[in-house]
Amino acid sequence: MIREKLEGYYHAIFEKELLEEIIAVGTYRKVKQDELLLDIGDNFEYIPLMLSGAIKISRENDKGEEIALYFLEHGDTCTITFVSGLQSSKSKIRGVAEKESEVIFIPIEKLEAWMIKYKSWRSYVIESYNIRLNEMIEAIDTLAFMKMDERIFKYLSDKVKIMGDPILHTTHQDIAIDLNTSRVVISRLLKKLENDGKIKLFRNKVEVLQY
DNA sequence: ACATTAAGTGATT
DNA sequence: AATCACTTAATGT
Repeated sequence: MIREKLEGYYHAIFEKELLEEIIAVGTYRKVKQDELLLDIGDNFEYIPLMLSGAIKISRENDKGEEIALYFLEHGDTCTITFVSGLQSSKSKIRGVAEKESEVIFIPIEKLEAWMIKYKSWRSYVIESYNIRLNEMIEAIDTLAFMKMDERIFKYLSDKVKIMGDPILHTTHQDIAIDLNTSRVVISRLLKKLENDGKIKLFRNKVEVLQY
């Protein structure tokens, strides 16, 4: 089962013995949309290797206010989990399936040995850590330097790319939660984008015309 | 028909 | 950009 799923992308970047180990200890699972994979405060037990779909990674402050940080997609892994996992600290992030996704879960104990044993694994982890860091920096830039109207538009176009569909099935309230603002603000700015001809609004639905 | 939820809007801070 | 207060529209029971 896992063997076939690893063909293609991962087959090209991991050496044969490592692939065999992944097949031996990994668990393949299809996760449903909105399924919670990792919550804040959880212990890390597995590291995900993304095959398809998308996982939304978000943060929450002590008041329970949320903010979306970035997405994990095909070929990605969450190296944050890996490095934090080595120190067995608790998760500071939340991961929720944005759509139906296929993931291989690898028990975290295996990973340290692989770092020494497999060059391809080492490169993969370092590379992925770098990608995560850059995503994080982008998230900071967005938060610190972009105005709300720009943030909304970026949010919409990112989401369109991830979902592979210009029609987003979401409510203004949902967007407000992801951007940590109020629904009223979202409604107003979305209206403005609609007047500019960039999007079309419906109930529970936003069609993005330019992205 | 009524209740609930989503979205639109003016006024105020 | 946030909050309040209220309206209108769509949808579920």
